[in-house]
Amino acid sequence: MLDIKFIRENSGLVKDAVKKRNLKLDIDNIIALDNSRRKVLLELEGLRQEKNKANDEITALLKQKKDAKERISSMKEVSQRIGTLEAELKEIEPELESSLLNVPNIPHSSLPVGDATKKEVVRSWGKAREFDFQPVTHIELSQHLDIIDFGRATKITASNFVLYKGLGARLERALINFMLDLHTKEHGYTEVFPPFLVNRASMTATGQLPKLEEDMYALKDDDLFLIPTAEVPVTNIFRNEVLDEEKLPIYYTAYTACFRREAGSYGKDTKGLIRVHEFDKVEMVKFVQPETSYDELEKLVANAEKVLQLLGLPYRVMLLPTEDLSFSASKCYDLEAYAPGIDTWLEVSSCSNFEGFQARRANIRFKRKPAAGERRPAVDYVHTLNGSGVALARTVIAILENYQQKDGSVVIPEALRPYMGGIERIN
RNA sequence: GGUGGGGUGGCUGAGCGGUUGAAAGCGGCAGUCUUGAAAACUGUUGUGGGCAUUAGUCCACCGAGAGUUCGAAUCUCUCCCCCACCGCCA
Repeated sequence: MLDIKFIRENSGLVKDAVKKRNLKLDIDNIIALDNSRRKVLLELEGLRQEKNKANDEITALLKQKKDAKERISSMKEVSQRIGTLEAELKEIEPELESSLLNVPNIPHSSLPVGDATKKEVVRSWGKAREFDFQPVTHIELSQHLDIIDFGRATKITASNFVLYKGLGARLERALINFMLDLHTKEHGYTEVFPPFLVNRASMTATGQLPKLEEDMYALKDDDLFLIPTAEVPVTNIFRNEVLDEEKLPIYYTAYTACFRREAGSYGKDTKGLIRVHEFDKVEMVKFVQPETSYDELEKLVANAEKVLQLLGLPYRVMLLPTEDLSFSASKCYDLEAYAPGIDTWLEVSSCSNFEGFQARRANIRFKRKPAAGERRPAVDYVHTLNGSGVALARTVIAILENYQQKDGSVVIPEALRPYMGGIERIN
């Protein structure tokens, strides 16, 4: 959420941001709503002041055992007018509030303007392997090795769910442990294990709601949602809190399953593990001082890259253009790992800086140490960031397809072997 | 799921229709004292919003929302949450 004051004073900038995202939003209407809100407030607060003064007088009269009837009846009219104005406010404020919730974050000025074709390769790592045979897809590999059962997963749940089996299940668990260990031991993150169900307030705070409700799995009898990413519960850890500046920056990492309905993307990438409704992911979330957030973003990307480097998977870092940027983000890098079997670059991580956008929605602030001469500490919104470190299903694709051998077996990347009980190969 | 008890400022905890934005204590900050620290003493110490933006001034907020009243932290209703015990259960 953007600050209404900011929108009022920088309407040009905000309109430009909306345009760069190729969205249609009536910013002038929001400013008009704010104007009428303030106009009502002006009269209302004047009348309330009058009321408060009259109350004091009535109290004084009653104390002196004098007659206050006249004063009391004169206030009835004022009270009624106050009631009318309050009713007007109750019309305006929710409308303004919901309009504000639909204004996206402002893209950072460093982003290329335009659609997906403007996506920029920032850097690449690793070389695509040269095969002396025709590489096959992860679907064929996993069937042959009997490590993923897509058919029975459909029977149990629905299409695009996954049943890992044997060393496939072991590989999934190994990846999760490997990533969590890396981020906690090498990158300074604290591990958390949050709930996989969250309430509406949490979903709104990180920006999934109200816009993306149809993309979420929701429970029928409770106003709860299955999380689409650990970003939601982890960022909400500090909702409505004021943090001490000395505690910043806070780095959390979490493994969770992620649930996405993927409404509207039917027909796209429906084969195998590319786009599934439930997948595992290790996420990194940061709460930082505003002045440091762009440095923190670069470090976050490096932390995610390290995972792919240790797994020996060739990848490229992409800077997302304005139209590809998610609603809450101001800058975002995607990591794409190459999968030779399906010959595709797979998005396995998204690392974003949200600046104060989520912090304002979630009301996450911190107390700055008072500068010399200042008596009181200033209270400010933190900046939040998060990035996948990394998403599993697609990483499994990349591992299977990059490490496949001519005989159909798959070599386990060295970094994972300690987590696979020393196993070096699936066959 | 059932029964009972609660939700007041950073914390503990008074108030239960009329100078109560809220006693008291603790904590925090600043100062006095001290070589320094502690103790003691003094002062100060919530958030959001409107107008003005230098000073300031006004409004709102005692879990959330609605109601009664000239006036609500205080009375009524609805909801949410917490605690205890019972039931069920990995």
